[in-house]
Amino acid sequence: MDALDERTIHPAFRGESELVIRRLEKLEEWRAKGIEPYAWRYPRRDVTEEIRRRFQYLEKGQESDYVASLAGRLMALRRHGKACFADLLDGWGKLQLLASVDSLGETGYELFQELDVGDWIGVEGPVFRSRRGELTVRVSEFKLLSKSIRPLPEKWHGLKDIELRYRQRYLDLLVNPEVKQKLLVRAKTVKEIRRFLDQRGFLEVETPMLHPIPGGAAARPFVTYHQALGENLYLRIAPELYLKRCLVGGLEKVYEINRNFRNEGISYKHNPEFTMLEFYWAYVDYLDLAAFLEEMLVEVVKGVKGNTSFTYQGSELDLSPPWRRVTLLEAVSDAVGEELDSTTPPVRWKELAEKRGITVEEGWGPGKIATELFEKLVEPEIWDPTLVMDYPREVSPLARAHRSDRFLAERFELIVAGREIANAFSELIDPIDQRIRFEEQARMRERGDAEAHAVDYDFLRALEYGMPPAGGLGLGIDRLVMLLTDSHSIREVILFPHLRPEG
RNA sequence: GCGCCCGUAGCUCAAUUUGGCAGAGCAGGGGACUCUUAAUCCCAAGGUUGAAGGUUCGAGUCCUUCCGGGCGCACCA
Repeated sequence: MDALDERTIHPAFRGESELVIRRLEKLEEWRAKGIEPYAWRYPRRDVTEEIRRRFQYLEKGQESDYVASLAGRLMALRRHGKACFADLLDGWGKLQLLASVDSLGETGYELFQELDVGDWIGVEGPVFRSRRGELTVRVSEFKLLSKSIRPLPEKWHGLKDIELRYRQRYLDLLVNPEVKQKLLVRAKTVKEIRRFLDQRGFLEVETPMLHPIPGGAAARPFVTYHQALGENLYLRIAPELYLKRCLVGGLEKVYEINRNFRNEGISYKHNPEFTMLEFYWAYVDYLDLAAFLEEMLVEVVKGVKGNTSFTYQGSELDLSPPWRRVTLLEAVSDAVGEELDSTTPPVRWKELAEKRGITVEEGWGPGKIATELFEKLVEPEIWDPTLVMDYPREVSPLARAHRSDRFLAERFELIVAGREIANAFSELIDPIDQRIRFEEQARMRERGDAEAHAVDYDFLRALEYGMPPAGGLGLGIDRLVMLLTDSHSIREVILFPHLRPEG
């Protein structure tokens, strides 16, 4: 077959590398032989993992009379003249193939030699163990299922370029096995969480992603526009206010595992869209939730990893309960070396913060400053799972005030390896109090705080009908999976993390 | 948003320190080879060094701007 020239190459491929051009030629060669290089179907009967398990017993050089039928992608070709070893990768793993003149005949073997690494094929043939001990299928028949016209990344070094790994995640998945491993851990984690909650009578619900008023968290939202209604909508920053409406409606235990969107910076622990679990449970408070979270995480982590201690980024992490508990004020007091409590005057808070290089912005009360001090001085230093109890009420507009200290809210966060994994509170169910908190937030918004909570009057009306006392908890799925997969970056556990559009 | 670093063949990397002919392995092409598994051996080929401009006799290398990315900080979960 003549080389393709400029006229016969599809315009899309002009300027492509010789490797691509060569493969386009091969594509035409298959067609010239009357073989369609993109098959409709292949009735494969076996998968590699199952074959591997079934024929474990074969001795070196021994051949079974079972004719395997496999399909997958060719990942390597080792040609030896009249015989050729190949690696076939399917969804379960790799298995070696041996094609030879003996098994395929002259014509068949010649055709096999036309295959490239990356091509999808179906094969049939008896299973045997090679002299070197590798379980192998002796190819007696094969079929090209899909021709690959772009070369795969190099087999030994693989794909290292981080940008390419994320942009072309399918290649990353193909050549870097740990990528798939991490996805499996992620899927298993979510499944275990669902199982845990389902078993305890929680109902999984789906609440809106498009919100007329973004609420449930302090964050800048993404704005979008509804043509027919002629109004702005916001991609949700949290499902909280809708899940609480469910409790007003009489659902006593609800949860949702879904995406939240926050229009903020991107970092190793932040992606603009991320997955959260939120659950709400009638008649319990934040102390019940703390115990429940311990139980849940232990069961989930055991289910996924087999035990509760493992290595994260080179250090040992042990999630077995009971976890250390410390109040936020205690932690901050320790960090600054001075007893601080809800009676500490605002000026003192301000002095302490400024001494630590924290710029105190207008409108920050002692609660906000205490939280800032905590996040700056304490949180990054926490390694072992720690329940930080009793956040200031000022920074918790949806949480119930603490029963014995109005400066505080009944709220805790679970901190592991320097980052927040979960956030929970006794929910604020008093509609009057909630209205006051919203109004405080609205004043902050007016002062220019784009992350302050917007007033949601429909939510207030729901509360006015009566919401049962309840505890609610949010857990960052991505961050939990980061811990379980020993991933430094959140992008490692998100299949297609956000990148700028390709230039 | 700010700071530091990076961008060389399809992939993984040299050459940058001190400006002086852009190189290797893998992949691809030709040849040899029926038990290899990073197969091996021989031969040939493969490049707008992210883009544009500048300095210079000469720029992958130095300077400026832009594009893309990584890391750190800030914001946040």
